[in-house]
Amino acid sequence: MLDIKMLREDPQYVAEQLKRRKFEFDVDQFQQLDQTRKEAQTRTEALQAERNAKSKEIGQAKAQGKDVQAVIQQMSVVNDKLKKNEVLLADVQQQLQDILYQLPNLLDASVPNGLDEANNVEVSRWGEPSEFDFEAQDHVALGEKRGWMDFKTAAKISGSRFVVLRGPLARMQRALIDFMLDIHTKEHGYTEVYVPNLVNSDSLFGTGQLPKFAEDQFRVMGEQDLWLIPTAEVPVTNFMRGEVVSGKELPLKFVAHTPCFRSEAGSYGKDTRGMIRQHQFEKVEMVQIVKPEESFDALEVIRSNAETILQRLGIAYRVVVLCAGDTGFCSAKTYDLEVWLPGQKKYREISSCSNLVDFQARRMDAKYRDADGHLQYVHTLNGSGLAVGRTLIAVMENYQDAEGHIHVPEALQPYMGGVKVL
RNA sequence: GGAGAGGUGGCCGAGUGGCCGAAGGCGCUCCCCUGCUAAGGGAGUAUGGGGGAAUACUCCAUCGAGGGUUCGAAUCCCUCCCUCUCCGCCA
Repeated sequence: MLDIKMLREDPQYVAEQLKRRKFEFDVDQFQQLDQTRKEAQTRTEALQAERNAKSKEIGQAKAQGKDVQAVIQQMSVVNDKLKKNEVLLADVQQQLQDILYQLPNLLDASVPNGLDEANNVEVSRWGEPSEFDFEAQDHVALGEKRGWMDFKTAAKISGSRFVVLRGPLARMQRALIDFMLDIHTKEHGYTEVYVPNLVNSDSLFGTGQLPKFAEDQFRVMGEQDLWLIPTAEVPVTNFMRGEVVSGKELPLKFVAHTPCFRSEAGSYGKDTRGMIRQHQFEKVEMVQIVKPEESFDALEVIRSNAETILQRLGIAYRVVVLCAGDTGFCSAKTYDLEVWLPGQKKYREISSCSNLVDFQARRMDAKYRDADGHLQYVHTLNGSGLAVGRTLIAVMENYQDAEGHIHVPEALQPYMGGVKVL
């Protein structure tokens, strides 16, 4: 969420900035509401002050054995007024809050303009897209032919957008998770964490999935307030919710492997073939909690940490910076890594690395004490390192041969018990 | 699932209706003393919001969350959440 002070001081600026996202912020409506709020708050607080003073009076008078009936009479009038004002104030504050919660983050100045993914800007490329002297197959053809990728059984037991992996592919997915976690913990300085895969709505609010994106989540039936996580970002970033840490403890760097669950509401008909877009997929996620002045450097580091995985696997990719219209609700700036998929002859997203600056920290009240002893919001970042299901696809498609065998990338072989070809 | 105890400031911990935003201790910051990796003395030390030029002052809110009783609630009542102990069950 944005700083309400900034909204009050310079709503025009916020409105202009949000226009880059094609988000319309109604300045007049906001200012009117805030004016109402201010009046209601002033009145309410004056009445509260009066109530407090009179109550104190009563206490003292009683102690001296004086009669307090007259003052108590006056109080009932004050209390009536107070109740009315409190109700009004709560209502206005609720309205302001609703507006505030719907406002996306301000974009960093370096984010390019543009409406949708067509306007994302490529910033770098690594490797050469694989060339084959035969017709490259996609992962579905490769996987189903050997009986290792089974959408039919998954559909029977769960429905569409699920998969069953068997034998070597199940093993390779596990190997990829292990491989990624090893690199991030041993070489990049992240602490591995194991976290709940069900979270409460406060956590989803903290990272920005609620209230606006409830329909993208899976909610658990029953008494309890629990939702399946759409990404490990939710439980891990929420470590910080309501916490104050000392500046010395920053940066905090966590990496977690979790399954991720997404309803994919609104993506009907999109990527219906194969494992690209599933309701459930594995992901290794990096999260950093840093000081404000360090967050944009940290974003570059997270991006390179994600790149390392693809480089070690020897798979071509490119990096794009998302344009204004494609950048997520909470993010100030996002890089996507797009991996080359020979089966589609396209680069497809395999990682998303974002700097949320203080947007999530405000929502979850996550602060640190700086060198001067002042409290400040931390900055939060996250990046996929990487989406494991899509990495599996990328390995399959880029390392296939004419017979439909899949060669295991050298870096992954130790994690596959030395097996070189599937 | 059964029985009980509890959730207070960075931490520990007192506080059962007004003089409590909250004793005391620890920690931390500054000053004094001390010729030494110690001890002692003094002062300060929650967060958010309103007014204000103000890190002066002042008002409001906050003692797990939300309701209620009351002129007045950290303190009484209700609901919920969480933690701990014992028993049962269990991957």
